Amino acid sequence: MDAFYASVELLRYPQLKGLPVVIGGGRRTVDDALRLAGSALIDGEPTERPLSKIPVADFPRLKDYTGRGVITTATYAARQFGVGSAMGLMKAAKLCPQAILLPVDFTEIRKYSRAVKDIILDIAPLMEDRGIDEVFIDFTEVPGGQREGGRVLARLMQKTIFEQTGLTCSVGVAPNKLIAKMASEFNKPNGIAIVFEDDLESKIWPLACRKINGIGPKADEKLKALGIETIGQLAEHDLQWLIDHFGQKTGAWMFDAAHGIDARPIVLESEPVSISRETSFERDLHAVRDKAELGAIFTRLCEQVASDLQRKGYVGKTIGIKLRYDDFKSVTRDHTLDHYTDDAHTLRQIAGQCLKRVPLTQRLRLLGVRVGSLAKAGNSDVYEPNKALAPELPALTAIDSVVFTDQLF
DNA sequence: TCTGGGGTCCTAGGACCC
DNA sequence: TCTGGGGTCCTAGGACCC
Repeated sequence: MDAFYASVELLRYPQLKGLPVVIGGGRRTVDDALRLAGSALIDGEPTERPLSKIPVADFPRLKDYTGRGVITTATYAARQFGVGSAMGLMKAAKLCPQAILLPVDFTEIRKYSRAVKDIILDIAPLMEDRGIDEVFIDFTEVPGGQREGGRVLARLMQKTIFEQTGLTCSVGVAPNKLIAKMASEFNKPNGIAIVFEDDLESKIWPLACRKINGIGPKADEKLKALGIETIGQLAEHDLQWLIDHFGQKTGAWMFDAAHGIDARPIVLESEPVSISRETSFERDLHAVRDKAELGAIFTRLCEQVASDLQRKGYVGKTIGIKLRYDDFKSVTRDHTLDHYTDDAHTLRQIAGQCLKRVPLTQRLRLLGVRVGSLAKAGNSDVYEPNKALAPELPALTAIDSVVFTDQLF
């Protein structure tokens, strides 16, 4: 199988091309700053100007921002300073105070994401959606897909995407998803990299273990403690040694990854497992002293989750909460109902019971509401006692029990 | 200098059933 | 009466990804 991996670099304002720009942050403050920049005094008159007309000097800067928030993405000019995704804004401000700070416009991003995926689907229909800016493609059967090892097709996609959206993307081509994803990083931005099976030693083994998709900060730290820095060093250890140190599953997976082995197919469609909403507060809140504010946020989260469920056509029966204390430690509680729901009041009630099971003496920085064990709404396979059948009847849990069904009929 | 929001998957213990 | 595995579900926490 040949895999194709693309990631999109999002850039909106033409006048900012080539400049260090950081996108992210706590919404409100950045939005306000941007609005202020958009409504300048020109000749003494307040004048609205489109964002594309704002002079570079008038954009909000990282150094002027105080508040919680992280970077969603950064231009390559900003990355030169060491700032990057998921970094706290306060830290980024130290590294690159002059960077321009823009708010995230998810509506806009989703629109572009959809457009890019539609273009790709037109060219290569076997596409796996990996989130807002990533896809895997199996183009084994695409006519012309094998020309120049896939380079011709990759160029066609880049060209079409750029012409129709103005976005660039980086492409990695390899025998499987694992290697294709790594390859896509080789020539960023707007690059193409092709890695063949025989390139494993020369192109993959020199890389840091952290470059393997699935090895995060914790696993990397543990590997380093064992004296393993590169993928090549990881490949020097045998299967049993890795299983002894990382467990059956992770050890075996690491062994395969180090040898460039990955048999995962392209997944064309998948159902969601859970739907959730969460929010970090602008300041830490106390369960007692800020009860009213917290209660309002809690209710709003439940309403949002309920409306997400309804809009997407799902019902769920495991309702849970998540909260994060001021020391960043988080806890979760959940409860599974005997019926499915998408009702805001039910969510609020059950989530409220979950909240009572958690210590609330410490200040909170985040609250979240989650619904899992999802099923498609209106699916006749889903037993919903309060809708489909009379609620006083016992639940039909054992179809193979004759005695039980006799009671029902 | 503290660290968003939306997800998935894995582990592990206990309950419960066969 | 005691001992046992195996399977599934529920709950909590944590790693990781985009």
